[in-house]
Amino acid sequence: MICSQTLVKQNLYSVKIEAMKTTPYHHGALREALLDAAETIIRRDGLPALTLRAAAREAGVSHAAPSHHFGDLPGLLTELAAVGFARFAAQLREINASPLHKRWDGARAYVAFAAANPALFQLMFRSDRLDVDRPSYVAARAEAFAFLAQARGVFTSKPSLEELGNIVGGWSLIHGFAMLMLDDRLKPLLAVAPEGTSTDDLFEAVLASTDRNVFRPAG
Amino acid sequence: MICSQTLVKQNLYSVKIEAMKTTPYHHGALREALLDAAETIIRRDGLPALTLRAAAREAGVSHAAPSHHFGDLPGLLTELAAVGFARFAAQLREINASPLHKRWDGARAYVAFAAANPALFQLMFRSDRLDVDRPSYVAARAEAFAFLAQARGVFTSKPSLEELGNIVGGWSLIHGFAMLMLDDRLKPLLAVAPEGTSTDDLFEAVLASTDRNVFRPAG
DNA sequence: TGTACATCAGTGAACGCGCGTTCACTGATGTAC
DNA sequence: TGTACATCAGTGAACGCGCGTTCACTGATGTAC
Repeated sequence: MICSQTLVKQNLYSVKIEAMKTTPYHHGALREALLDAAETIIRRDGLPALTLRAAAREAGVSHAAPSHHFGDLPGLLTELAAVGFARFAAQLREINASPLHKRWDGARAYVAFAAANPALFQLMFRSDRLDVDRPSYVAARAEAFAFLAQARGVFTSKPSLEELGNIVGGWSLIHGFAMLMLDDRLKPLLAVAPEGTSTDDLFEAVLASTDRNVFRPAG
Repeated sequence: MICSQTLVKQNLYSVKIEAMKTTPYHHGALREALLDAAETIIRRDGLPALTLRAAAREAGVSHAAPSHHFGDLPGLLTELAAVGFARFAAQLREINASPLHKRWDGARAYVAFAAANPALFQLMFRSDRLDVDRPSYVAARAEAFAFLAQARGVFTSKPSLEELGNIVGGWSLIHGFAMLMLDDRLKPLLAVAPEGTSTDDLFEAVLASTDRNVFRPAG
């Protein structure tokens, strides 16, 4: 009897081990399960639908359980944003390690991540809903930006204003494109574009425009 | 007696007439008062604090009153966003009419509007909280973008992908800078910038970087 | 190896709160006659 | 000009709902002995 019980336990725990989480808790990997549930909710129903009770419901636990792990709602949101930055950093790390690493690949990864994780990406930058000083969030964000900054050689010393202009310009360009894309502002422009133009095509055209030095307004 | 009453009424109404609104309603310009109250709330307390009841409270009317004018909360939010686009369009119109109109002045106005109306600007683009098909919103947004597009010569005909790249690139640049600024993402960069660098200085450096054709990533 | 106990993740009922909405009403405005 | 009536902006009480939070509890885990 003890043996069969142990087997069941091991099966349950194997899920956790497979996900490579450290989950010494007594009823399961609830912390990770709640983060998964939270991401499911914002992807499916949007950020306003994410509450502590909704996350508990989605994860199939009692509604008072989440506070044991995250304290309050900003705590959960911030930990989820930290997960987002960690995943983002992992994808950037792959690119940086690739021998086929090309110019603008970091920019493409930035926009691709936003397209693949729209609600999560928006949450990661919604400072009005986050505890931006929470250590896990600060660390995950710093790791992601270290990869982006590395490609531009920033933070090695005191940059000049000119250098900062380049850096912030590049970041603004890709961040702005991502935000306009997620807020559905590019749709009308794609509608007047040449037949069959995709969002990816449009982004490549944006990148190309900076090379031709025609990236400027008229007048 | 009738005369003095009439005088009081005229004083009350003069406020409305001054604001050039058509307010034939029987207890005051409540529609405009609620929009003002809503803007006060998002500026002071943030977007999540704006509810129909909060707007009524701020305007000093009963909590059931707003539904007479806006239907529901998305209705109020969308009308407020439309007010934002109308104000934005008015500011762009001034620039376009100015004989001192310089290159990038539209871009500067874009970022300046965001800086002066942070919560309102973010609301204007938060398509997940808006009825984006509401006629007043569509009209106000179209008017604002007509001024921006005019300076770039777009929408006159079917633009090529290359032309669209320029247009969307410029928009992404200024929109991204504005969003990063409002989400407090530029603060760490300003901290490592040369002593005394302001956000305005940084934006000018961004604009300058596009002219030098160095607006590109390393690698 | 076994026993006793402390720890703490998770439960479930209860609470007070602010929300949107409904609904019968009040009372000023505007119109028909 | 005056009277009667319809309209409708705004009121205030009531409603049901989902929320975060509290709190006594349960029961498995981990440790001290």
